[in-house]
Amino acid sequence: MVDDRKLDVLRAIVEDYVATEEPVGSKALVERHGLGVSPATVRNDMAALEEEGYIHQPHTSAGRVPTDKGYRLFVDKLATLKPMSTAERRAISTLLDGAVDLDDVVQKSVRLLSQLTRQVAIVQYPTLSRSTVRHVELVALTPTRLMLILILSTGRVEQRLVELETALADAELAELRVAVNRATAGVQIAAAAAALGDLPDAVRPEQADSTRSIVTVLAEAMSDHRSDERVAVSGTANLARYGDFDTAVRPLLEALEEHVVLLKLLGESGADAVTVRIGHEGPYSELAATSVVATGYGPMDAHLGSLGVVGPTRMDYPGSMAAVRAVARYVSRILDEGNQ
Amino acid sequence: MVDDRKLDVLRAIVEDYVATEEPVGSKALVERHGLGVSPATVRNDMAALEEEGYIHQPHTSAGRVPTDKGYRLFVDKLATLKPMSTAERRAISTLLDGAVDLDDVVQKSVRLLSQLTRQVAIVQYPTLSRSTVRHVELVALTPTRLMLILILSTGRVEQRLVELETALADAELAELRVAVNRATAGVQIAAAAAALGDLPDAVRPEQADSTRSIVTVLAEAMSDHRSDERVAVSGTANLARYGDFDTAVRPLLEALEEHVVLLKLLGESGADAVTVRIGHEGPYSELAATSVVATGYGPMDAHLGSLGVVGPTRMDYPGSMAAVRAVARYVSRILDEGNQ
DNA sequence: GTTGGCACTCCCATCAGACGAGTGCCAGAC
DNA sequence: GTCTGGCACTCGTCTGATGGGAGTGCCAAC
Repeated sequence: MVDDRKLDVLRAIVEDYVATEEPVGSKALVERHGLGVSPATVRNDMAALEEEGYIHQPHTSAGRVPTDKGYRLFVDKLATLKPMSTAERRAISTLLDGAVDLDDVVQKSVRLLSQLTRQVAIVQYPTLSRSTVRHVELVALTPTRLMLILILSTGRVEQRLVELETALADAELAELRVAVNRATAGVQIAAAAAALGDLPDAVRPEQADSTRSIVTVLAEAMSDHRSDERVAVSGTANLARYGDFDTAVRPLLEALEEHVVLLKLLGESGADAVTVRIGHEGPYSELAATSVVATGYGPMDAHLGSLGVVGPTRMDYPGSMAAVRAVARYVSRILDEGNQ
Repeated sequence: MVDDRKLDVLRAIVEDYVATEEPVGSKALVERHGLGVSPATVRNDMAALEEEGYIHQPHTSAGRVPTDKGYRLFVDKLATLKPMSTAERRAISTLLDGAVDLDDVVQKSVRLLSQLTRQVAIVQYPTLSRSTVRHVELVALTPTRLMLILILSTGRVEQRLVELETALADAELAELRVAVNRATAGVQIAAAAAALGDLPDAVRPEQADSTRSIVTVLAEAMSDHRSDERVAVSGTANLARYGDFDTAVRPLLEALEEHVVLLKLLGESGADAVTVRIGHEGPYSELAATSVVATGYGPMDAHLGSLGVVGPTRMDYPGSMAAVRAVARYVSRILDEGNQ
């Protein structure tokens, strides 16, 4: 049984431990929080909480430290998300409204998130896979060298160079441009590559080879999920505040280099809920000392990517959750605007 | 006077210290390197080297550690660049040849460089300022919404959205496209913005407003040196091997967040020479414990950007210098190819 | 100029002891 | 039945002393 006061005690322990990074004892607890009971009572509650696995004693004569299970209960039951201050809200909106393109949005967001939370922030670039083709542009750099530019509904722009065997006249190029766009505009990117398949047969025979080259590269760019794996990271310096270097900082630094690992950490969180993964709950045993607070983003219900923060299990969950949610909402809104 | 054997002793000290991270004594030195003299002799040389400020004794009964001045002499006089192994060369060329666009080149290079050197690698994105305009594309997303795409000689592509007051017909757009390209193609980007200035007056009056909007955004994109300040960083996890966290790792982690600081660290190294900045020689006193090995890159003699590695003063200078030079050459070559 | 010997310095690892924060438990109060 | 004050106990940490050892500087001999 976990009654109300025990919850209060747990919350107090979590808050104090997060603030001081030191095991918290019964006496200090009563002093710092107006619990209205004596240290002895708190000790009884602590013994019960420990019995149930919510807190833990590093050694017999030390204070208590929350366990992963304790943080979990704290997050599930107690955390009322700290609302962002209006100053913070304003900072978010003015910063992100000033972004000039998609990369800029991502980079500004990740930076912002790390500053708001004083943690390491991670933002996944919007995936291509759910977006549609808005326009394909073919630009002749030289008669036999084209630049293909693929503009997607998310605002993402992909570019590719193509070498042609035979030169292509301007008029032919224009025809081809129309044909390609007719075939792909508005089509989901996954389907667009297939939609181009017939094109080489549909054009005049003398253009077939060139068209084939173009279609090949274009299809490759469309099905290239490389950018699905792109993430931006910021705030690594915040790791310096960690206590234990070898068990906490080093594994995380290594993980930050591996974008695939980061994506797995962020997970496929739904666009609405903020997901909290605490310590061992995560997929990597080396990262048992770190927690992840993440959520998805994207206009409406379309999940375009995830963003979040990683930090020590001993972190400010309410604050981080609020910041993650706020940034995700602003990013979603901006992507939506660019998409009308 | 620093005679030949003393140089040998210094080199041996540097090499051993780099390898072991521990002060090196006279006895161990003679054992590990075939110096052909006795420890006592080496001690005499060490005393002289210390007198001249090349090495330093942490405490009376400890071995010697190179000073910044000692590393400097080591780098200037002794380092024969380790040639890259053929396996390494092949790894570099196959990796970088597989890059699909400019961002990809930069990202692959930085990753490669950090892996080769096991240090933190930094690559500056090519500056816009020295590049010329290759093509400007105007794409109508909706009748009143254009996407401007600016293709530069370095392969860089900038994109901007423009909202127009009044709709623009396809034919008008085509005219405008021709006019813009006639004014700017091949022009240095710094001059291109100015070259566009007259355009609104040269078109038909009913297009003047739209043209003005387009020109404004385009000029802004051209003179936007934001991307001059972009850098890619990789290999942060290698910091984990550092010994002293507070004096060495933390300041560097903080510096890595500030791209402006990084750019200053990289400096404006000439495209040919590899610059080595050791400890206090650098511009930041907080980074007195870190060295920078950097060089410029760019096809021919055009300096498009810098790249390099940062690490502890106690680093493998010959190896890092060789890797930095090799990567810079490959990057230059690739940029050159894309530029014909 | 080089070498072997030797006394000296001083860091570091180890250990014992004092200290104190924090606990668990118990008897008594509300 | 729950809370509280008291008290003995535990155990990590801090302090100071001690010994070992790596490395030095100097000197006399080659």
